[in-house]
Parts: sequence; C-alpha cells; structure tokens
Amino acid sequence: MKSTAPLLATPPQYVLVAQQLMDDIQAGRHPVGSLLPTEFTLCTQFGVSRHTVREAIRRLQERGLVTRQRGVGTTVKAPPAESAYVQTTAVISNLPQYVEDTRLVTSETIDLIADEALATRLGCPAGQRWLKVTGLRYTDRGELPMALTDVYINGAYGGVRKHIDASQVPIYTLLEKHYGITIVEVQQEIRATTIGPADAKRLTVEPGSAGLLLTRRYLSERNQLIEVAVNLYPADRFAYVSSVRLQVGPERA
Amino acid sequence: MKSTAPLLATPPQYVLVAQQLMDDIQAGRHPVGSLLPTEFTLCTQFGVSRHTVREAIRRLQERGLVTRQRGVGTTVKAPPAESAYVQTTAVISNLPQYVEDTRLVTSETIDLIADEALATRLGCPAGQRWLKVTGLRYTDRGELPMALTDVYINGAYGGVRKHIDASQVPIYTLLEKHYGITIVEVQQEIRATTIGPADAKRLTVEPGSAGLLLTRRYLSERNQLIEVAVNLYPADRFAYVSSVRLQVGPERA
DNA sequence: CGCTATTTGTGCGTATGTATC
DNA sequence: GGATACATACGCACAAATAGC
Repeated sequence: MKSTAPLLATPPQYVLVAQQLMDDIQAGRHPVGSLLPTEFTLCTQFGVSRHTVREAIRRLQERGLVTRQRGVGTTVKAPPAESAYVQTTAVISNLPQYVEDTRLVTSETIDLIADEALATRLGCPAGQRWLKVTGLRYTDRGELPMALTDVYINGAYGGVRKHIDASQVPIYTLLEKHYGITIVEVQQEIRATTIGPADAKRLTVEPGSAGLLLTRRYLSERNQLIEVAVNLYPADRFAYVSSVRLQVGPERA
Repeated sequence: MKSTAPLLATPPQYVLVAQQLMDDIQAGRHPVGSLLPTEFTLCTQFGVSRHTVREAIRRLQERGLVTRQRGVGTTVKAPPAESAYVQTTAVISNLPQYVEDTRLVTSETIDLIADEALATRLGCPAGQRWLKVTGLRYTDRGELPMALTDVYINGAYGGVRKHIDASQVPIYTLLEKHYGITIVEVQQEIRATTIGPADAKRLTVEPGSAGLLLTRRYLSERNQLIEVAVNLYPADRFAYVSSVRLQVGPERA
C-alpha cells in the first residue's frame, strides 16, 4: 500500500478561470440569459491563451451552465449548482405508484471466469475472475418481481459475498466499506431489449416482450472496473424518470 | 438569405477519427482491456495533428469507451455498442451536443387540439392547442433512421414552425430565442415499449420488436408546459448512456 | 533507490472555416 | 458584403505521472 499523499499544488489555469467565471455567474456579474464576454475578451482579461479559455468554458458547458453558438456567443443558462454536479434526481417509478424501497432476493452466487462473450458485455478483458450474484428485485407491494438482476463483482473483492444478503445498502457501498476503495465514476447505460424465454419465465411475462436493460458500471480511482450491475425490467413495470430544474438567479424574480 | 441546404458537407476530422477508432474497437483491432496506440502514433497513422487526435479520443471518453491515464496510455473499456450506428447521449445537461450530432428530417407538421388521450400522454388539460411536428432522426452514419420523433409544441408558440427545418439547434432553444421564454425544468422519462406496425414500417424494423421510448417535457418559469418531445428508438439503434464522475478535490463549494 | 523513456496533461501561438447578425 | 464570434486544425513546448531499468 502506498502512503504518498497525492496532494495537488495548484489547479490548472483553466480550472481557475472556470471557477472565476462560475463565481461571476453566481454573483450576478454574468446574469442568466446574458452573453458571456467573447473568448478573445476573456483571454486578455485573464491573461491566458484562447485555448485555456476554451477549456474553461468547456467545463461550464459540460455542467450545463452555458451554451455556445457559433456566430453568436456563449449564453449563461444557469447558476452553478450548489453541490458538485448534476441535479438529475433519478426517480425509479413503478406504474401503479412510486417505489420507496425494494428488496433484492438473491437466488444464486457463483464464481466464474469471463469468456469472450461476457468480457464484451461487461467491458473487461477476457479471462478475468468475477463473482456473479443473481436475483430478483421486488417492490414492497405486489408479488411480481420488478426486475431481474445480475451483479458482477470483480474477483478481487469476492469477499463481500457474505455481506450481501444481510445488507439493505447497494453492493458498491459494501465494497467501499470493506476494501477501502472509492468509486469515482459510474457509467450507466439504458437500452431496450427483448426478454428471452428463460428470463420471461422468471419475471412472469410473455416471452419476446419488451424490457428495459439498465447497466451500471462502477470504476475506481485507477479506472479499474469494480462492479457491473445489470437490471432487466419488464416494460410495464418500470420507467426511468429524471428531471433537471434550473435554479432561479440571485435576483428576486 | 442562403438556400437553406440542410446538407452536411463533411464531418470534422476529429469525428472521422473517432468513428474509425470506434470501428476498430468494434472489430476487435483494439480489444477491450488493451491500450490504444499513443496519441503520437495516431497522429502519424491518421495524418492529423495531436490536437485533432485528442479531440477524437475525448469523444470516446465521453461515451465511456476508453479511460486515460497519464504516463500509461488510453485503455479500451467497452465496445461502442451492439450495432454499428448507435448514438449515445450523455447527461441531460448537454442536450445540445446530441442534437448537433444528428439530423431531424421532418415529414409532417400539423395543428391539433388535445383530446383526452393526448392530454393524458402529454400531461396537459384537454382541449389545448398544439403544434405537432413528426419526423425521423438520422445519425451521420448509416442510412436507417435512428428514431421516430414527435414534437408537440404549445400552440401559443406555433410561430417557430418556419425556423425548425433550417436550424441545427434544439427546438426548445428556438422557443427561448424567438419568444423570450426560459426553460426552467426538463422532465425526462425512459421506458421500454413494443413498436407497433405503423411505426415499425417507418423505422424499418420488425413489428412487435422492442423499442426505447424517451419523453422529454419542457417547462417554463411558471411551470407552463412548453414542449413535449417523444422519441421512439429501435432497441438495437440506440442506448442512453450517462456517466457521473466524482471530483477528486474540493474544487468548488 | 534514482534515473530515464514514455505517455498523457497543460498551455502557448497561429491560421482558417463557418454561422450569425 | 462585412464584422463578429465560435469551431476546427496546425504547430510547439514543458509538466506530471508512470513504468522499467
């Protein structure tokens, strides 16, 4: 284990510029709806190159704070969000009513080696060891399962298997807790799919009917793939709902 | 006024490089888990500058296909997707990006009054006037349409109809621009569905096959429903990808 | 353990293309 | 047509992290 604290001395210039711009937006010096100064103006203002300014504005753009249009300029769209990141409140909704809590009932826990097909599905090199936990996810009310869940856990962390059943928390938090690793990136993919006969039987739906396939991939600091969760939802039992609401500017509206 | 040719001349070089790299990953020439050639190597291979290569790789990174590490290289993390022409969106905050990469070809524009069924689907009172724009959305690669799109625009803002074809920007930005309104909230819902015969024919897929139904509702400051966009994607032509990365340091409060 | 080569990250300068007004 | 402003693309240099010797 390495104990060298990776302390950052000074942030890159484009980060500083981005922070200053966010401050200015927050303080109302660049009100929502107004145009930001042009790239050239910002260059002279901050005393940096255009490349640096563009990199800074790119950050604002990625967070949805500004939009850019060629020939027009950079428009301020929203003040910087309070905490960290996107405000996407992902709500999992059931058709009859909203779901507060769900239970994962595991049916199988096996060790396996990723063959070519699985490696492709997970996005890992073939031959890697994985712990696969299969189960059905139930809502509080209703007897039918909401989803068929496969969780693949990197073989290096297979020790969590004994904590899974007992726990109500997501599996990746167990990994963070027991192994001291930190999940820094979560990639999520949602696609439609056709539910095959075997899965259809377990979910109690018609074979060949439509389903939602939601895959989450958890990456650690070193970009190591720690966990992959694959959820299959019958079309009529699940919808993925999210919303983004822009904050009203500092001025009273 | 220009002749409003909605024709894309040639994609930027970094897009071409990115597409070629995705093809190479898909074909197994850059297997998952392996390192991509270095930036310098790619420069000579493609005959472009490092700037262009980095821009291309940035696109792959945003889609979660690769991760980068200083001193190590660029690691392939996942194949692009099942099918060749799968387009991915990132977080909801950079919708404009997604629109720029695709072309909407409108086939029909009609005025209508919301009956009970439509009012329920849109979430508006029955009897309200709407402008409905129907079209197919294409990617820059592949001839098959990526999606069947219905955009419902609040009747009060029907005047945008003449600007829709010419523009490459999202329709809601047109509304913001021409009517001075501000979109404050975007609600998004994703669910799986079965594609009916009529839609299947237009999308060139099997009737009864699975599709992804993505609905976005745009609300103004006074919570007025301005626009509803309904997109139907065949299962094998689209995946909704988003990624959240935690910041390393306490970059900003 | 330190040195070095490699590879991505940061930053600069410049030029040209293209959309908008 | 002209002016403006962002987009694309080339070049170069040095910094920082990593891996291997």
